[in-house]
Amino acid sequence: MKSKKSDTYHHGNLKEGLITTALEMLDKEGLEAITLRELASRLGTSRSAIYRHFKGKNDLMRAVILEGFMKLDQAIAPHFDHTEKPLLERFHDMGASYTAFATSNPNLYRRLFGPDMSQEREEVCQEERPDLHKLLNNNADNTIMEAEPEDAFHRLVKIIIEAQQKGLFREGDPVLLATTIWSLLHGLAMLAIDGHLSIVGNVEAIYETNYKLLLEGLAKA
Amino acid sequence: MKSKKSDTYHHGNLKEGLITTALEMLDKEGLEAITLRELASRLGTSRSAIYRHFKGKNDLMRAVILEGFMKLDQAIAPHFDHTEKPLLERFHDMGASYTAFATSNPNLYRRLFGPDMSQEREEVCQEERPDLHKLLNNNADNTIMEAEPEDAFHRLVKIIIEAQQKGLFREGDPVLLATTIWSLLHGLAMLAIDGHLSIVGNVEAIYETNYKLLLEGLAKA
DNA sequence: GATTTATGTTGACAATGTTAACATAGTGAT
DNA sequence: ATCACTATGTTAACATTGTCAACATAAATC
Repeated sequence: MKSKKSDTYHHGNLKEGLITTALEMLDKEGLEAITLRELASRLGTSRSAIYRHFKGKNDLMRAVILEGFMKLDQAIAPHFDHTEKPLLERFHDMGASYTAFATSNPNLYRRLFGPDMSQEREEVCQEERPDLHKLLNNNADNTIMEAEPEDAFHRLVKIIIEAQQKGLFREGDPVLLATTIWSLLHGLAMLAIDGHLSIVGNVEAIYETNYKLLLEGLAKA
Repeated sequence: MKSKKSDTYHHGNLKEGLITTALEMLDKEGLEAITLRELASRLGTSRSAIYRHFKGKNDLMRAVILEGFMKLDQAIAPHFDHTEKPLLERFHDMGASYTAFATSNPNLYRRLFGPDMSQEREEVCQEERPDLHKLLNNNADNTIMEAEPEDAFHRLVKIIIEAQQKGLFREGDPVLLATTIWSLLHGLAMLAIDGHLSIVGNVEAIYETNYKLLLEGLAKA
């Protein structure tokens, strides 16, 4: 099987075309717009050609999701790598970029962390992102739970550990702390995406409130 | 039209039956299990009978969602009404019961705050829950956004205002604070529901971490 | 009792995911 | 180069689902 690139088979490499087109449709037209016939039509192939590359629609969507995770990673990674910036600033910007990615790509984000791909996700993670398991196992003794091995989550845990070592964050299981932070980010992202915060424009303002409250706490006046 | 109860029409009141059966199916078998033909079959009617009571499947689902909101409200309301308990304890239990409801009724909760019903939701809220708008307009001057008028959110805002008056919570727009809290609750609920926290059993423990961090803050060791 | 309205039934249709049977184009062995 | 083989693409058909039109019946109203 010619796998990667630059082969003009019958149609060129249809597999990549299917994934990227589906990703585009998901982004711009929503999930329900993705239909196998429409996909095939746009790529100039027949409806059933997809089954030579994927087991079915679910399998294709799984590949799309995987591609989406790479996009998310690319959007957030820079804010971890700017090591010249202060740690807290990187921490802040990481969350801001995460929220921004979600609101900029609502349909994609909803699928990334949606329920439909739960089984597929496990396979994917086992295959593609096994490294976090090692990291988590290192402090797995006092860790109540294991978070899902997303790359973003991986880095979040690392940043928390670093902040704890510098005395910036309180002590405690970094995975638990990361889960709290992720909950806050994911919750705001989902509420904003799904239209439950009337006035969508000010998600950034809400994020700043969330960030402040997370760091300084709600109690006391 | 005989509206409410105890009339044995052709089939008894089918409208209620459709809603409750669909709610049951949603809860126990998931969203994709709800099909009009299956629904009709279980109720002993014909596939198309539904169109005498609802405009279509969306309209039915909208009614199911409305019923679900009432269930959510019933699950949480007691924790607001126990005024003999300390305020902070009520606040804590409110969040715990919210999370518990979500994890106990994952399919329902996912639909309650899912994207599909966004248009329908607005109608519903305008019709059924107009009171929060008044409350929000009272302090709408410095309020950046207006939250969605859920009853639960309504009460959350009230409890925050009360806590601020007693000097328990820091000052600030109570709607913004409520949004932060809701983000945290919703995020944890969704992550847990959709299987992104490997080990589903300990959601309560994570909630306690979230609660503590929200109140006391992440900064400082 | 006749008319009107509310409710239920049957048959059909379009859209969609999927599969089977067939067709074609590249690949590799001899 | 020939021939078998595999990868890829096409066509036709099927089952499921939501929806609607036409028809049928029970209840209500006068």
